[in-house]
Amino acid sequence: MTPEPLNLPSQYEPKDAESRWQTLWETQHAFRADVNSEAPVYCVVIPPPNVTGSLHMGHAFESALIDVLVRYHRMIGCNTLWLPGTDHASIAVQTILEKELKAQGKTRQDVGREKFLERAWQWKEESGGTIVNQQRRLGVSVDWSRERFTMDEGLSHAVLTAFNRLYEEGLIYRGNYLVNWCPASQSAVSDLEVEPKEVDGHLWHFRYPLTDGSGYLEVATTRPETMLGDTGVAVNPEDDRYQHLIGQTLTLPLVGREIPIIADELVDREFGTGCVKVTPAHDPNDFEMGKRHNLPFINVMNKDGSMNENAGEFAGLDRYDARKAVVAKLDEQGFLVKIEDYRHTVPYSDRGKVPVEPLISTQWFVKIKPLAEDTLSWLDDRSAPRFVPDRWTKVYRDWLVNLKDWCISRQLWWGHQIPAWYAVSETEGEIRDNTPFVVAMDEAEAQDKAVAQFGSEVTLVRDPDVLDTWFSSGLWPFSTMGWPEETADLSRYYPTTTLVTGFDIIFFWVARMTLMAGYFTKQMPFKDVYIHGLVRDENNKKMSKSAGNGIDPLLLIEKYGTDALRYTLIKEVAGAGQDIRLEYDRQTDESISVQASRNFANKLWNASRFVLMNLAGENPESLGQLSVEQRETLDLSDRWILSRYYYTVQQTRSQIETYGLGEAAKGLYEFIWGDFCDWYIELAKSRLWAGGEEKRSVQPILATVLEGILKLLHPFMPHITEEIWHTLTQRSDTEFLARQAYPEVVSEWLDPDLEQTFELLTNTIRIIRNLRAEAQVKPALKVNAIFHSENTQEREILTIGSRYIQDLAKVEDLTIVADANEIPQQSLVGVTGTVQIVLPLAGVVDLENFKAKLQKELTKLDKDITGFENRLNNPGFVNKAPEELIANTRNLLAEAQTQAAIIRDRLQRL
RNA sequence: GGGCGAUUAGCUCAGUUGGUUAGAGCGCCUGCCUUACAAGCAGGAUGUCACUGGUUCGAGUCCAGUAUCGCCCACCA
Repeated sequence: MTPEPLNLPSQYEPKDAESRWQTLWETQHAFRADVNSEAPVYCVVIPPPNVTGSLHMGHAFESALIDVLVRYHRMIGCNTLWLPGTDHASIAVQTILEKELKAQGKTRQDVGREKFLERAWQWKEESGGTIVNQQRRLGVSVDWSRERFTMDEGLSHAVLTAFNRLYEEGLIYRGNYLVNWCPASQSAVSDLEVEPKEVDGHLWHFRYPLTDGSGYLEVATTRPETMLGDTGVAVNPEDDRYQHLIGQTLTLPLVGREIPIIADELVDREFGTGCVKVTPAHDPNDFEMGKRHNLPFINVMNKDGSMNENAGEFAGLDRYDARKAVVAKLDEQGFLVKIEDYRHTVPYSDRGKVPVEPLISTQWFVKIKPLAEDTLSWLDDRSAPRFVPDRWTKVYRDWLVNLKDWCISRQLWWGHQIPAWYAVSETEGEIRDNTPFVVAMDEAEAQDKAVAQFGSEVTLVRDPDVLDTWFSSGLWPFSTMGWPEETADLSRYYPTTTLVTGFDIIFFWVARMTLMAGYFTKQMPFKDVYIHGLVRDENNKKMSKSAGNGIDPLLLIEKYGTDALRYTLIKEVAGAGQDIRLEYDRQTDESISVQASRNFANKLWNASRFVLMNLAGENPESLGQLSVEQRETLDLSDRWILSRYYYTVQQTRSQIETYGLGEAAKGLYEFIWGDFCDWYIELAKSRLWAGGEEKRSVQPILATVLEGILKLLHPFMPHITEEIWHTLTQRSDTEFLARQAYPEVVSEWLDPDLEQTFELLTNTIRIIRNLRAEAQVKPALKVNAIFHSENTQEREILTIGSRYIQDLAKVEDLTIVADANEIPQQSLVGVTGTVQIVLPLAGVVDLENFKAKLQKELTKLDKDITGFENRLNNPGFVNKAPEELIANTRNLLAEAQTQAAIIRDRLQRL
């Protein structure tokens, strides 16, 4: 039950209202998309949060942006679907679970794959619910009936299908290459999961002796332990110093291997000695050089980061212990030249937080080039997808151009297991690099395929590895809708309309989706990609877990309400895609900017309370629709607020359509607080107090505009608007503002001339208030005022608006004159337009002070006048500027001159 | 090394295709418990638009350069 208007508390309590509407929206299926609706489609798939995660400010921000777009489109009549779900986050989950096991002194191998996965699923059920329930508290208008998880049955089927098809068409291959190896998670990771970090390290210089004993070459390295795998030393082919040595050999210290001196363009002559040791199995550049020059690839490291048997006496040592030992030994044997301090970048594993080791291993890869070429042609030929803001197009494009093959296998258990079965019976029962395999949809199919190939005696073992999480995320826009089945949802809602995400995952996710979608669906998965910025903390720092400077959205929601937080985040968005900053006090957990939004919500609440108190039980419907025909019969202030209202409708719609969400939010704030509350409600009061016909004439306007405001604001502040709307319209709890039609522009109500006219009145009121404050007139005391203008039109406006002036400026007697002689000598004066506003109050004010103020005003006017005159006397301006501007400037000059004359005159008389 | 973004009031930021007198919120100062709201109302003060040139009748806005801060990408051992 919504409370009776008169019983509404004077402070809005978000907590109760928010959870009540969240529950009702969900239980009444307010956001369930109707696949049979023929209306134009608006569809967004949620960027699926990590099941391990809890809600952070980035989620709150992103969800708020999406929800505005989604709620808006639902209200303008689109067949709207916002599809929710979560991502299985293979490395993140696995890391957590292994930590848990480690605490019990166990490893995953101890418990076995089956038990491990059982625990993982159990954990997902517990933890996955957390973030989903936190999302609910944001008031997201998603269709929960369509919620998906990247590892649920349908999506897993999609992954299997995608893998099989890519494999069959030669776009997935298995091969032995140098990959980024994370020794912490003991898995390969993709290039994207590596982040370079600046560290203070050393540069070790070593001497490698020429085999013929004729001398040495000096090389430098940041990773001495890799020298055990050196199979060459490279110099630049143009380098005169070493040209004669190319083709000769060196004897690798400690190891005794004879290695060639090769020439390669990659070598920078200027750096160090111009000689580079080449370790093809442990460095990406060296890998390339090794291939170019047919050097041996000697892997000296195990998968846990320790040295292997190829490291000879160093075998078994951890890579960093081996580093020390190798240096010591080289020093001992006289090969160490020097050690320099050296600051350089080291690739770190994103998840494992340790340096990655480039390591040769057999992994699965997606051949990117054919996919990228297709996606690029979508971009270049059809500008699809469209990025907002546009500048991200270039970033996206550059990345597609420079893509390398994508390593998709991970040596983990939690995830989609790779659908490849090895005929281990062909290789003595184990999976080796050369073990033949079949790729299939399931074990039975694999068995059939294998038997056909290797005979009925074949023994199969499934590849233990799982796929990169982003492989399944890449299918998200269509796998969630039932692909590869041709479902009704897929044909109705795919491709989706807009993807909203942060720039940091353009590569991770956006590009992977366009690659996959282009291939599997022959379409781009979304029309627009709206890239938003980051939420920064009060010190303008990026919020991150490791820095511990996150601001908990739930804390702010508790304190100020979801609507206030959402509104704050959206209002901060400038243009599109700029980072936003959130004010926050860590001592008190208070945020000044969220508080300001809470105040705005409360303002709306009280304005509504005022309207409701004065509707005498009527509602917008019973009071009747306003028709354009009755416009001329309305009060000036009524026509003004309606013009302002429809202008706001027009502006808000167009700003949302162009992703100007921040501007739209701020525009509504100004209209609601400034125009509606500060002016219109104040003007309406005396008519309401008058009762009878006057009261009845203002009620429909109040009701109509308030309802319109609730609709306009609903996408931004869904809960409070839903709450007030029910009280205002007295509708049942099964109808929702969220499903009402968004206001449309009725251009007949727009009246710019009237708005300008009105400004003369509001300025007049302001000036009187100002003069009263100047004279320190008690607020309750009424004063008399005289208005002088030689302009007939201005006098007419003042006459029509005299009641407003009396009400809002506390004026008793009001006289409008055309003759300046009727103005008393000693009086306070202000000017707007060419109206002289006179308060005969000279006795009570400090005249010297007042004179100084007028003098200041005059000085400014004179400066303006000079500026206008200079402009108008400039032949360049008069000849080239648009006529309208020139005319306008003339008017301004005339007005400024009149105003100056009035003030000058007054100064003389005082 | 390449690319991108930012620089406007004490703070956080707006300022559309160049057009008059540069705005808002917060904070600050003054006065108000005015029958919607003190989470409020009314009024007020505050700017070498980072710097230097250029284009133009006219530049916060366009161009070139400089400086500072931030971000992304990159194979200098």
